[in-house]
Amino acid sequence: MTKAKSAIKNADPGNTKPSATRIQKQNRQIIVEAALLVFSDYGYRGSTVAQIADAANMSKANLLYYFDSKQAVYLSVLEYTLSEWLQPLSEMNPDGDPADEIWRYAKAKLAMSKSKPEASRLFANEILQGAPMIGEFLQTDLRVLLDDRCKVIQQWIDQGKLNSVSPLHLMFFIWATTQHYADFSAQTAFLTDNTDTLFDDAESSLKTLLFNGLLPLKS
Amino acid sequence: MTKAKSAIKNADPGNTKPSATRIQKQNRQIIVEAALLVFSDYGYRGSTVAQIADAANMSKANLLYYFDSKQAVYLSVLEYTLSEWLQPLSEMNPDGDPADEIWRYAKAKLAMSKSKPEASRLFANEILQGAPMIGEFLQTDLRVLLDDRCKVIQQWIDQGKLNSVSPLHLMFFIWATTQHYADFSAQTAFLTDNTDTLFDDAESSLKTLLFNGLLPLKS
DNA sequence: AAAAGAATTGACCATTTGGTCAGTTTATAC
DNA sequence: GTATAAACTGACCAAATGGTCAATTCTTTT
Repeated sequence: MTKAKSAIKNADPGNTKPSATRIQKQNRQIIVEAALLVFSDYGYRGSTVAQIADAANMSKANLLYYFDSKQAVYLSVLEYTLSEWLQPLSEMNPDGDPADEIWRYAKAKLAMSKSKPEASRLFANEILQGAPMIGEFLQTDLRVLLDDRCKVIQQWIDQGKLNSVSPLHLMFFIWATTQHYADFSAQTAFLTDNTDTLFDDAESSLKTLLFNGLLPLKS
Repeated sequence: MTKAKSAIKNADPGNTKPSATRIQKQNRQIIVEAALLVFSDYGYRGSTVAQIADAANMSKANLLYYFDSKQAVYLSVLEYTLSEWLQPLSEMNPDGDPADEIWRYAKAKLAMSKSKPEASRLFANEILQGAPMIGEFLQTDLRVLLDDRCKVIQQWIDQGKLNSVSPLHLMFFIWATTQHYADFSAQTAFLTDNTDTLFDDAESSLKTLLFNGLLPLKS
């Protein structure tokens, strides 16, 4: 995944720059990181090149010296963020204990929402707009990865190790609940008192719900 | 709620128009409905007045004859959508069976995501951008409503009728999972085969997860 | 240290976009 | 039917924005 051939629309069109200067590498990095903050806050259309240049402490003209266009910056940001964001997905061991494996994954996703909320919001924005740039990636790379994980979960269910739920929807639930805390942090902040224990509370509640559900065991 | 005094930023600034023509009412309605479709698809910044006017079959100038500005249209759309969107929340009966009441609510939310995905996306966009317009509403009206529901759920827990989870996070969990299907429909569409049974599958999986969790009952 | 190339920028341009306005057409009141 | 108000529109404007470019400064190479 780190160096996948990128199903992101028009990303890196035959781009493997033969050589990149020290300053080039450095500035491209600075730009991409600044752009991540801006894009994740305002979405693609809502962000301006001037804003990004500002965040990168650089003139607009200079930014466009390193990237051909606003869209090129956006694509680079998506690419830069994607592998990191999906990493937890590749860490589910079919031979491990189902509950352990699923919980490790859910916990990793939740931790990610806490530590990299910008990444989550970036994708939330992109997908809300219909995933114009990463649509192909979703259909291909992610789809394959996800189908594989679903098969594993289905096995666990068939072996009676888990209650019968749709593996696909289980994944959706985990994504939805964990990313919610990043994507809708504006909302949760307005509705929560002690925001310092927010993620800990979320974690324990999620654990209970995910594995035991709401109904107490009738003795 | 239907005629709350609206904690939406600058909505209806002393607006109670003494009289509204037949044509005025009709065209305002048409505009708001067209704008909902456009705003929910492209977000506030991503939408243009011309787009909305187009969707409403009306010249841009005429649209701005009915609304002072793009923002005024946006605020009207939010106001128009809000009460409808929150309606399920006000339908939880403290004296009913906890599981029934919660499930009725969750099911209503999921049905809403299916029937009114634009509304969900509209708010998702708004909240992603930091809820600049409905922030005050979230802090006041919604907060009060939510706190009340949480107290009810906490009672049920205290009575041993439900497992111990944070009521607040339970609500977040329900919101996240149900709205996911509207907000990220672009993603789910790319990752799902039979999209016609999508919501039914989601419903049954949600029910299992919400009430029984993943772990089978150990005998 | 000087030549060559890379990096940087202010000024500028074309397009998009929110919003205005004078003037025309349509509906309503009498 | 005619006067009055409401509804509607094309043309226009100013600001914002993505992107270009010639000219200048800084690095690197030899």
